[in-house]
Amino acid sequence: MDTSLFDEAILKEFTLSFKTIEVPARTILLREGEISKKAFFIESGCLRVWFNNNGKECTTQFFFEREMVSSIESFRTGAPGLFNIESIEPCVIKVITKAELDKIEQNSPIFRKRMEETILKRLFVYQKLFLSRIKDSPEKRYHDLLENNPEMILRIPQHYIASYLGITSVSLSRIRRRG
Amino acid sequence: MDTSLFDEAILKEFTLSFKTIEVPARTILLREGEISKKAFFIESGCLRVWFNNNGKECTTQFFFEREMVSSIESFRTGAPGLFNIESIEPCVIKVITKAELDKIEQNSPIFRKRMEETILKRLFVYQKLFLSRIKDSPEKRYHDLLENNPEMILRIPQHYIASYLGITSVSLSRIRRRG
DNA sequence: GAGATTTATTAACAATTGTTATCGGCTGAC
DNA sequence: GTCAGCCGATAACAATTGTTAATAAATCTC
Repeated sequence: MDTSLFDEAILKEFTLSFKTIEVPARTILLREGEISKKAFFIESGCLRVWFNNNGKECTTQFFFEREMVSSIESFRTGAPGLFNIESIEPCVIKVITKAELDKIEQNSPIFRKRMEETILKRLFVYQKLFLSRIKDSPEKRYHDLLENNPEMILRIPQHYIASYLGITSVSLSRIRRRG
Repeated sequence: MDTSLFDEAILKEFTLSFKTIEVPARTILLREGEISKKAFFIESGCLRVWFNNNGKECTTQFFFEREMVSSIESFRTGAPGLFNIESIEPCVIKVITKAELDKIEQNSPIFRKRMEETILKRLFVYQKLFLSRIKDSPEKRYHDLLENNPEMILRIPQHYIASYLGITSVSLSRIRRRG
């Protein structure tokens, strides 16, 4: 997370508020249907965001080192989140509670503004996810991923990639064979 | 649009700023790729939002009487919008410019707050659109629409419905025949 | 009202994906 | 080292959708 816009005092309180945890792979940090009370900053490892779709796991996003993950929508509405946040690899993660974030937000107009920007960014993320599903075939989406995020393909188990592309791992295997 | 939260002076300025226009069906109010400078309030008639996907029109939303339509994302970023806004029926529409909205927003904290809420709502709209595409087959999406918005099915030409469901009108015909 | 345009249905065929099942390879636990 | 479990590839079959084309019905234009 880029913290350059915070003033010193806020930044200090911000970093002090974090608690560091270590989790093995396949650990669920936030469960679908629960009200989100924490935000996560990934020091090392990677996470995926997914939801249960009639017994099938649907992965919507991956997050890596130095990325911040939370259900900002759930923060705002206080409603249960729609997604699970789960580790794919063993991770070192910094955790901050919503209560602490709220306190910082109250004392810092800059931080408040950043939160608004984050909401707008999330809107564009969903817009992009939505349009990608419509515009492109699973095959094209795979090739795009291969071109733009090859490290993702190498790092993340294939069945998660398939789940992210919205197809079965069988179908992804076929696409890979086709070239 | 619910205006109950505005104070009197703002509300007056707000309503005075509107200019009423009448347009026939198939009129494009905002063109994809243009920077949005206006917002529309539908008095009568209905609009659809769509984008060009390799020569095929993809409809993402429909709007009806008493609904406000604009590219709020484009407003915020100043970047070209991704969508066309087009009339399906002859419409009576109230138009307000972004410049006027900006002026009102500057003078009214309440209005500013409403805009933030609107952004959050848009986020949920995209979230819902995205999840619906993933979770449900076109057939299920059609039946859901039939159950929850039967008036939409009656009012809107079928090929637009098909475009909204993400299928061809041929496929929609087949689904309808299957029952 | 006649002709043109748009809209919806249906048919036939191709292509892609899902489903189910099998198999081999890899990894981790003990 | 061995066993169990997970992961990826492949095959065979079913189901759905897209594509193209033909046709009928509805609507619009003049």
